[in-house]
Amino acid sequence: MPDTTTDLWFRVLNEVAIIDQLARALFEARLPSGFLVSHFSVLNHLIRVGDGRTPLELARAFQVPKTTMTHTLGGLERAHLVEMRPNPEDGRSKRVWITEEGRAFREEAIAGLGPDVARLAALVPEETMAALVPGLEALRRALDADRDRPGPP
Amino acid sequence: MPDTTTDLWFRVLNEVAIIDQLARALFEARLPSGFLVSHFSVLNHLIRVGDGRTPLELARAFQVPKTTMTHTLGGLERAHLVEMRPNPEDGRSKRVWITEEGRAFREEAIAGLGPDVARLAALVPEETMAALVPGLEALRRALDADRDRPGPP
DNA sequence: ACTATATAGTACGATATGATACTAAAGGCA
DNA sequence: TGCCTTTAGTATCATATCGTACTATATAGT
Repeated sequence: MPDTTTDLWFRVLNEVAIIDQLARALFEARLPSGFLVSHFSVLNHLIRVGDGRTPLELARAFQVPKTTMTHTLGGLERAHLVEMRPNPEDGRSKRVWITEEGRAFREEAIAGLGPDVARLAALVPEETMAALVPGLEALRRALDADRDRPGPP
Repeated sequence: MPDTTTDLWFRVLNEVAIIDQLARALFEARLPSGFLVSHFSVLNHLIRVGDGRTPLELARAFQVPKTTMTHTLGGLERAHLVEMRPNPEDGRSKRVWITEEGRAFREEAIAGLGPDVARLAALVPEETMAALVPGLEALRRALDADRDRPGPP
């Protein structure tokens, strides 16, 4: 494996890290004070894949430790954006339901981003963005698949 | 602006967030206990662009608040991986110099990643990775340029 | 059924990150 | 020169994130 491979991977992952940082900062600035991208992401996920997920399912979906998800869900619950109810099929577990307030919060957040997306979309052609998707998906799948193989300790 | 534009941006930024999370976790697991990607990134930056940068320059390069950079540099300094010396040209400021230990730390970290990159490179064709670079750069530049225009408060 | 193991969630503590507010030095301008 | 504003860095504090350890429940093996 030539060094250029490592260089290329570093370069891609470095760009990814900067993009994530900038996008997160921009988005967070649009959310009501006290809310983070993590809160929105959970609400958005519950809409996309349907609510009634368990905390552990959510933690896996976002690749965060379950303690982090407990914390994030606690914030959402205190704000009445989700409700946690016992899981009738498993006494250890719970299910997370989004409330009407939660749905409204998500929709307002998305609407609030409209002008930002519009400004950015004027700077990056739609084809450029669309062309990124397959490569990013392939990269994400590779990293995800590799996660199961810790390799050398 | 059609909704599909917002959807596309969400999709790209979501993939970016997951990739960053997975890559960071993988990398951090290879670093000596107590060190984070942020520490490595600073060392790597000092090698790439040359040391003698000021803390503020570094904060800007990584798009983090200067207080965060102060903290990160503190960790590097305690571990003797960098030295902070006064800036003779500006009494308010300092300059950051990488030590021999710092150089060695960086090289070992990169070497330690070798097997990981090799495994991942087997899963994602080099062309796929290379093809991502221009689009990611364009996206990063757009986000960076937009940062100066807060838009609607 | 009984025991051992695995799993879901949480409590607690450590630390990274980031906002606010401060100090000290520079720079601008009368 | 003296004053005002800007800038570099840090101290302090709030909180997000995550590791460890614990409890309660479920599952497997006998």
